[in-house]
Amino acid sequence: MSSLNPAQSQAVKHVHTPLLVLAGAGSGKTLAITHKLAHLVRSLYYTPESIYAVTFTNKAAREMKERAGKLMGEEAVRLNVSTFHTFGLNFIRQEYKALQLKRSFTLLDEDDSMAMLREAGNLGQLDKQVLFALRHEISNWKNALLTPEQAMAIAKDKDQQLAATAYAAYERTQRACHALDFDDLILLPAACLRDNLDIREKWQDKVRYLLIDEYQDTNGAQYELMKFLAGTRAAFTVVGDDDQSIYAWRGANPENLNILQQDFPKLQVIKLEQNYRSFGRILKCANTLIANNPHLFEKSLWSQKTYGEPLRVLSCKNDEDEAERVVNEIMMRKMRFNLNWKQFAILFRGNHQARLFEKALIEKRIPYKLSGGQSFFAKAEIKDVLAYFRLLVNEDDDAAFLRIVNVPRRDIGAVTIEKLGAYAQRRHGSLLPSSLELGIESELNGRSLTAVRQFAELIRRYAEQARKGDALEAVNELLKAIGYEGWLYEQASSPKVAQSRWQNVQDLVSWLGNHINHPQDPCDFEEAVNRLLLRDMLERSAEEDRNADEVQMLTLHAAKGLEYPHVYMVGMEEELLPHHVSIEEGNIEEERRLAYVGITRAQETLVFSLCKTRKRYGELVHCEPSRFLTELPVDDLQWDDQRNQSEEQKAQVREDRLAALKALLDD
DNA sequence: GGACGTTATCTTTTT
DNA sequence: GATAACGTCC
Repeated sequence: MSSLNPAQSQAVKHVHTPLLVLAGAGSGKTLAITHKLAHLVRSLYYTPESIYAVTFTNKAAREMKERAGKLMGEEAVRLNVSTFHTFGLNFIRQEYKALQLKRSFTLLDEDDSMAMLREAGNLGQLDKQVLFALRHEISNWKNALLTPEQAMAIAKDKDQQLAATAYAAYERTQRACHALDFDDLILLPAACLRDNLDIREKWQDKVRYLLIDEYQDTNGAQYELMKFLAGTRAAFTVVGDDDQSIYAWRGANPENLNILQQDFPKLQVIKLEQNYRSFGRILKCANTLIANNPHLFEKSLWSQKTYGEPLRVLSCKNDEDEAERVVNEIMMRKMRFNLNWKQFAILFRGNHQARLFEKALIEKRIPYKLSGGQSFFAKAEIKDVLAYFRLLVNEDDDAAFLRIVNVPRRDIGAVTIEKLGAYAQRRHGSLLPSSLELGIESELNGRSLTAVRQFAELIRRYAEQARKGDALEAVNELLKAIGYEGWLYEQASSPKVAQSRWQNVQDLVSWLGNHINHPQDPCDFEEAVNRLLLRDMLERSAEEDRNADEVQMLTLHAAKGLEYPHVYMVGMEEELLPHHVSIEEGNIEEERRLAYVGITRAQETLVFSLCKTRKRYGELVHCEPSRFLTELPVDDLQWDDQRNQSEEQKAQVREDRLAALKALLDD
């Protein structure tokens, strides 16, 4: 406890009334939370099982567990540390009966959910963007804990009524398939606690103390869930920073910081304002920038660290030039100061920006890691195999059934599926079991019937093996039985493409295996699949080599919560940061917070880069410097325009590069 | 039903 | 410039 400053220590010890900790960037928030966990157990004799800590990312949850473990040892594993969604999943697995669900249900990711909505609402021809807006609207209703009926009742116009109708159809289909989307993982527990006094009392008794991290990112349903868990005892601490709210576009409601004060009048507010991360000048620039935003709570970050060098701004001719210069800079700095690659991070607004930097890094043989999570799960081969997993776990998962019933080709066409679907609907059953019923025999012709039944029997056979025997073996044998590798080669334009796709499938299977046989935390097949769908495994394996010495490349969104000695924020241009869509929507404040998050990642040096021209959608466009650069104090920026370099400077740069290259060769 | 060519459309992405 | 959705042809 001696390692804490007065504000941190106050935040740790305060337990008698609800507490809001306003934790500025780099203010030792995780340190305070983990000390609080230890304090509750060691000094106040809470059992670890009765403490629930909730985060937003798997990564944050894992880090919290790890750091709590270092502080309090063995007992830390008994703490309930999880993401909101994992908490919800565990809750539903315990209370599935009250929710009228089967024990085995499946999770839909964003794409699955969209596909189900299109199917359920008969929206086949609807434009993708309109469908997206519709899905968003449904999400909003779910986040407000509204049923389709309630949504219909408050619908203001014809469009909303149509949306509510689609919501109703979507929910019916979900029920029929025992499929939950990400929203349901929050919505169902919240509604369950609201509607069942006995369950509410049971959980309020279980949850003796509640901690919530990144509270500014909570949405309406998450807030309701939190309130029901906290109950009247209201033993909780929430930690947040309104300046780092960058997920409003995704339903997060930073107003929850304000509402808290109204809902809990006894709320105590503690501010953590000392920054332990960044050199003074970097912090000053961050403060100057964010001062342009309105604030819910005033706070001012300060640092005892040295002031540091001016922040440099690399003004480049074009985007290729930008990548080359940034990579050269990194290379030279590494050699000159004998640093590690992993001390450098390149931050950008959009994933597409990574391309050129990747190219430049590969050219120079510099190791790097690109954090881009979801593209892996968007790949068709991964979605196919996941659909097989889902169907093995839950044979009522019609969405998964439809996706793979003819993949690889089994000559099961639309007509057959339609007949089967109509039959299943009449019988109020799902597709796979329906195809094995006697009644279906009169509906389908012999060939179609055989094809569908063979498929259904195949799934049942391997599902049984997965349940009773070795799940990993079952999965591998299933993939062999359906000839998936061969199918990939058949489908792909070149063997190379097929090879990489098959590699993706193998990665997926090995992640599944790692999880099932995890040394500390083994689980059954069903849970492994669910964790896979909650994206928990990719990160886990990525984290295993987090000690690898690689330059880090990530989006500004992904960078939140992380820190690096040397940060390069690239593409500091109007239309990119702030993004043109945000400019059009007048949503500059969130973009400014995004820039703020980027700046506050830097510990020692920070370099911005921008271009005069850039290729966008294949066309060369002129770029203006980001307004955020002009909002920073002029004296702290050092503009470094390539065109203004003297011959002497250019010679120096060439010499430096040569030296760096030589050093690299020696390495 | 599937392969292939043409044409609009472009964020960020914890789960 | 890449992709996905759409239309056309076999």
